[in-house]
Amino acid sequence: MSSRKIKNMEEFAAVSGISRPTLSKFFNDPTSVRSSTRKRVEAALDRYDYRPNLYAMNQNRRLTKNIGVVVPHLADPFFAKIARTIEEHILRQGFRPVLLGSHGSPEMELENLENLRMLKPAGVLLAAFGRSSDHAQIQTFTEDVPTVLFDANIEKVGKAFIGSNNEQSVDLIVDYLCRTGEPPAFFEMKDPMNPNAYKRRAAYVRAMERLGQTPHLIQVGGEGWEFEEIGFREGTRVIRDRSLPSKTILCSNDRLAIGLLSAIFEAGMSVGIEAGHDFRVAGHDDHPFSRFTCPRLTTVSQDYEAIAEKSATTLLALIEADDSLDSRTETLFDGKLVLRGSA
Amino acid sequence: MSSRKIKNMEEFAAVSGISRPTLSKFFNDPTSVRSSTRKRVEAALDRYDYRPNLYAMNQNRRLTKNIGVVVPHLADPFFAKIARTIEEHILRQGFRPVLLGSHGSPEMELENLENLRMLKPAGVLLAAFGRSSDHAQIQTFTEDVPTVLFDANIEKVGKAFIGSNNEQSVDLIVDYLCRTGEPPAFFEMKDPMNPNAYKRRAAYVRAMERLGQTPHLIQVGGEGWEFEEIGFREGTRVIRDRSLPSKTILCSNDRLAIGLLSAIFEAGMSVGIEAGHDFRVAGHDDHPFSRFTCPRLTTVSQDYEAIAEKSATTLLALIEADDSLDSRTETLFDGKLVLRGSA
DNA sequence: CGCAAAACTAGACGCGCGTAAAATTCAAAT
DNA sequence: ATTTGAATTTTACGCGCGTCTAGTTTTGCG
Repeated sequence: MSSRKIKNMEEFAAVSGISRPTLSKFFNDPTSVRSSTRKRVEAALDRYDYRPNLYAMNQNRRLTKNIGVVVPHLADPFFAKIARTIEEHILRQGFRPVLLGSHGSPEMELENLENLRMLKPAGVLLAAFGRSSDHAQIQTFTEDVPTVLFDANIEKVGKAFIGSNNEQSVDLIVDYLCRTGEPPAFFEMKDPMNPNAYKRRAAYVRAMERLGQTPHLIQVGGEGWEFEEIGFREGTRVIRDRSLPSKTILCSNDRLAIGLLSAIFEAGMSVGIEAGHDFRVAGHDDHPFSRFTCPRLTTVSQDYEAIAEKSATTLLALIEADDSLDSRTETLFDGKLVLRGSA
Repeated sequence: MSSRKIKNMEEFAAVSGISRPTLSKFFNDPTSVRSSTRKRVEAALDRYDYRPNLYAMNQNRRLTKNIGVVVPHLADPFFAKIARTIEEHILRQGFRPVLLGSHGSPEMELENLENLRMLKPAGVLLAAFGRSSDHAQIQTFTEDVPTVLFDANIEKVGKAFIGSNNEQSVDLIVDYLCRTGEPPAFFEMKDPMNPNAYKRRAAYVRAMERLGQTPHLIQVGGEGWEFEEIGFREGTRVIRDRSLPSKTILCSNDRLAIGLLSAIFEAGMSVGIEAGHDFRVAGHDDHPFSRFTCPRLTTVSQDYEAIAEKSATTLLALIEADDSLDSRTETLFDGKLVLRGSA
């Protein structure tokens, strides 16, 4: 195979015996040509070494086959994993994923969106920070480019949102913790960037009240995305101050819980579901590392796969439908209780 | 600013009073025009909303301003972090990083390189798997595209290699462990993908022999990149079998150590430097999560920042020098001992 | 077999920009 | 003021492909 290098489509048309406009159609979408011609092209592609010039292809196309995937922080395994699954789905549909991480900075998020504009993407999948100051600019972007939000919702922005049902998942874990021991206090950041954090806080309070319990919020300070560090530092502090209102701690997310577990261990105390331990600690998300904490972390899983798949298929459908969706849809996936040793 | 939308360079030349070829030069490299004209362009850029068409720009350029960054696994925080630092350096030099993760699959690594070809990148930074079967194809790629390898070396491939001095770092930790207690056994995978693993194994054996100790290799089975899982599963097994030759375990990398710590904890045993614990466990890399294990993991740090920076600057220098480097260079950075509670 | 619809071919134009050549202007030094 | 080399302008062509038109072939179907 690939006996000879072909330099452009003209030349490939000559050697393959297929007209250039038809080849153009083929490379744009192989299913748009008759199956007999498709086979002829593929046979020729096998004999000759030719690949269309990406830049020339996209120059005259209003939209490309690029799909932007923007996440807040690639160094967070949660996003890395979900981005990976999304990538797979996009590739399978013949599109080219362009992965951009914003390194924890809302400013870079906007930069990423601006850079994506130059790529004339067919669509964008955006896990936004959701900080209120940026809503306007993101809104503007979504008006120009078909955009599906995932993980973090911004009201009325984008054509669709796919995420987790925090109400349901927090209910699940609060219910479990109340049933099996002392009702939980809620360990979280005072000013979280992530809108899910607010949803979870509210869901915790409602769940506790529904069960006739008094909610206790442990709101710790800290900025940025170093959640483990914040959980560790502030966890150390609240343990030292003996200001914890309960022996059962539900963390707003697993990364805070990982830090808290470390803090408790360093303080010489122990965590576990069995009698005799000082604390029970639970998290939320089923973070990839939660299976390897000491003890292993009880948590609520987010349905990564489902969120990733639904996000991708929704965007692709939106692109097929020529961006003309009637109304904005919101899809929430339920979490599942993941019982391990910590609570 | 941006009062009017300009659709192409021709139009922008008209409104700015600067000829189109000069504008072309400016957008290619702002420093290549006289500073007075540069200011005029920038002033016009401020008044009018114009951005050159990326695809038209790159169509006729032999090389673009794209720089490919290929890592084996983006979901591994180590690579996510190093990739991030590299991205920053590349951006600062006016290039556009294109980040590609291979999701643990050498086949996808080759796909990524092939896809990069279409982008006509100015250069590529590659952290390869280093599996022998792919050397030939990677070699071919590096002959066409200026490539700098980092993290994982492949002999004679690429224009340069930047990585860690495993010899030095393993020496450091073996020395420390021998000085402070029972000499360590080496916990590692039987058939690791990563060439660093082989270097570390050899370094461990040499260090032990130098110190007059008998080296013990604990080589466990397992495939893929789920190192924590392998460390946990195989750790559980060797503990159950009581086949550990030493109470001090040095792991080939932190991710294995994280799994092993979890296994030891689940087995009801304890880890720590103080007397009375069942094991001492040390790792290698100073993985972002190592600070939050229980107990916190003693390890050797890799100099992330230095490796990332040196990799980027080396490639950029190579590009400046028009790919005409005399000889292949190898740069190794020393590790530092990171003493925490586990050993 | 005949016919209409679908798929194809041939030719031509345009996209936005890179870049070459020649003429002109500019900046700094003699 | 003169020189000189560098920077800029003018003009023009080319890149590889999208896409339009008009004419031709193929296909499915009664």
